[in-house]
Amino acid sequence: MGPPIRARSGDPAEAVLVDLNQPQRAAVTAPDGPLLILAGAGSGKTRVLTHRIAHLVATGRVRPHEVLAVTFTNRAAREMRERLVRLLGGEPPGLWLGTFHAIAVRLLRRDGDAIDVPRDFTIYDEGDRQAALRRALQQVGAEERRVSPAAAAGAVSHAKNEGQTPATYASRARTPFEHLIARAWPVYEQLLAESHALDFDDLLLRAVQLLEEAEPVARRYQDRFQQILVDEYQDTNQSQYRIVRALAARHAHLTVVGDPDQSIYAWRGADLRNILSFEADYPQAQVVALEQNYRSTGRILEAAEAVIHANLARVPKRLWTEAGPGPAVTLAQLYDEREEATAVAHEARRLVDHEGASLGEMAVLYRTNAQSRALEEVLLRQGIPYQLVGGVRFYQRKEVKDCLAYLRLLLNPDDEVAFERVVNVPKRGVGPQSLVDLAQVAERAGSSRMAAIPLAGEGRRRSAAAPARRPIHDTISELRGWAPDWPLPTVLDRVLAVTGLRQMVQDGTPEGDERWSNLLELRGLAEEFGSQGAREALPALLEQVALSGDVDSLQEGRAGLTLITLHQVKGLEFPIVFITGLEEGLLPHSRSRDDPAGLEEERRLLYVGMTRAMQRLYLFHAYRRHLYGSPTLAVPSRFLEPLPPEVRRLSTSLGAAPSVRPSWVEDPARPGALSRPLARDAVHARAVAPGAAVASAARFQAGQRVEHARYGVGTILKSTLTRAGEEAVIQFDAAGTRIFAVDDAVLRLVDS
DNA sequence: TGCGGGTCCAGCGGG
DNA sequence: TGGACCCGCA
Repeated sequence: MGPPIRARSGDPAEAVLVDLNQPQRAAVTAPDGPLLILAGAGSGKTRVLTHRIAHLVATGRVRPHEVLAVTFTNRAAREMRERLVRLLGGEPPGLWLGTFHAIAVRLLRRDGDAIDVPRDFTIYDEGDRQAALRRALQQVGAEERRVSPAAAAGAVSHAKNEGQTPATYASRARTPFEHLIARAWPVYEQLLAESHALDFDDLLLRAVQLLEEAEPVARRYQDRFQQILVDEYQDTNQSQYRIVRALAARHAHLTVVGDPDQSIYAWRGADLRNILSFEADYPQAQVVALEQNYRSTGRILEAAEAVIHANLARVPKRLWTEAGPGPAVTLAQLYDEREEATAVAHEARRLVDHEGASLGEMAVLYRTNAQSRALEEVLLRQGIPYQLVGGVRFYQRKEVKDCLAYLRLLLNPDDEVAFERVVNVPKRGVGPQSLVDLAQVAERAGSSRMAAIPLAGEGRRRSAAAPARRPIHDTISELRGWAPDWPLPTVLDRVLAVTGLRQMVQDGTPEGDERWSNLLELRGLAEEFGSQGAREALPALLEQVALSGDVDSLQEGRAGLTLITLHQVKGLEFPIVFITGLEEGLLPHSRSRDDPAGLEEERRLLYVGMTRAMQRLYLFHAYRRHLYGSPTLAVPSRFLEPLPPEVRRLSTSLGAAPSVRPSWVEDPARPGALSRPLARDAVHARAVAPGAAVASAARFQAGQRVEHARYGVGTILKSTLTRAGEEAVIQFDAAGTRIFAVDDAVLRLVDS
């Protein structure tokens, strides 16, 4: 920490200012009006934001319900809420704090009817969006099925984010692809409307519409929110910008925090101009720059700055630190992804064994989720516990989505995507032909396909499959009759039983058990809604599911190496960071290769990754890598070129084909450079996540004999408490040395 | 209609 | 590599 400013004891408003440096303090105490905080990596951004809210409240300048704070991720929202509760000594009543999407949903649920948004709209996630677009594409041109729904979804999403409408898009369409999208988009919109559904972009767009067109509603919120604070402002897209602007129209007591160098979401419509033109938007704006970095040691910061410095479109900025230089940044080339993973495992183990580090302090970063596979295989084989963040998300799993689709149909029988998903799950003999018949019946009746089921097979039209469709209808009508008053878990049990999902999933295979346990996990979530009736709890559950992208990502209560993408790691910090796959085509990713702006974003992505490291940073690239199943020769990333000579000298045959297959090479120029013990200084102490539950004492001690169900009897070499729990290094008599997260492993003390 | 097996082609990131 | 799609057979 910089020179702390001591508080006069007793005054809560002053207490909030303790341990802030001068610029941080200036930002926290800045008077009303527009405020731009340019916060470099590791400069205490979240801290400043939360302390500003606490300060505003503690000094009586606003009451909590007059504050709106917006973040980009659920994780950031959660963290900010926890910190606020600690600072203010309790939950601030009426405070609005959440992601842009969550805030938009809240606005629309309350006041959406002012612009004809159905009160009980369903939220379509990425999968739903693609399914809906698949149908739309089929309807407008069966011969052009080759367009992937994913590409179409991306195009529509992008166009929406740019504020286009189907009409404006159609008038600008040039390529065959664009013409096809121009035709499919209106059909897609109609499908959403019929389904009472909004996709993620609609949530924001409709909120914009509400605030720009429904004047009385807008005025109410403008009056209410006297202080608006926005995190990660560099990542706002046009809709988000307009939401903020509309809400701040009356008071303009707007605080935005961001770092242009950490803008990594242009592909999702983020517009760097929003932050760059803040001062033009609000000419009275004050600007505070936070440039002191409290996270990383000097060499790490130097290397990261060297990388980002190569970007041309950039606001000049220089981070500095009072921390010492720290260990050298290590750059190494490995033979292939397998050896890269082995090097990570090797070094991780060495740091644990010889330098007092723990796995919970380490993260392995990569560009694409696919890269986690090689890492997982090696870590699994070496018995090193790890925690994979992201990957196939819990709510994306087939059995979970199927179950959720039934739950959605309970509330909203018009949900065409949900209907199509489960009408034949489990198999009920309802195939494509039956669905076509049904769609015709539905169109004639002017109803949803779900509602048309009882009508199908009546009249002249012969439909052999009609009787087979009864089960789905009976199932739903029965569930609807029962659902509203029941507790949520009961409804869920009933859904699983009556629909036959349970029977389908539990097929006796290990995979079946896995699927079933996922459904039980969903049931566990349902239990958290307590005794509320399903009528209230079910919409809440579905909304939570739809809006929580990373609910099962990083769990701070578990030990082990963290495996995470460069995108997801933003906002986190680790004492030890490995960045893997620093190769052309991967980072920068091949899709950005010919796009200067894309290249700069890729470079920022690497910068974000490097600045996560507090003590040690490893940069790995391979000589060979399997891409899409086939081996390719990898070229070291161009981003490595500007690294300081000190770093580059450490590399092993960087940029050249190795004549001998290199193995994991430690620093050849400076033997011993990596073997100094990790300094347990102030910087390191920050590894303890604030508020994280840390057990008071380790359960195991060196020398104790324990038995593990799988590896037999062994001796504890050491056991340490980390922010993520207790970690034990055990020398097994027959199975070598392994590292365990004590909470996860079944260990029993044995008498020696 | 369901299912096994072959082919083709994209290929990243996330609320 | 693996998911989506197609085909032919039961």
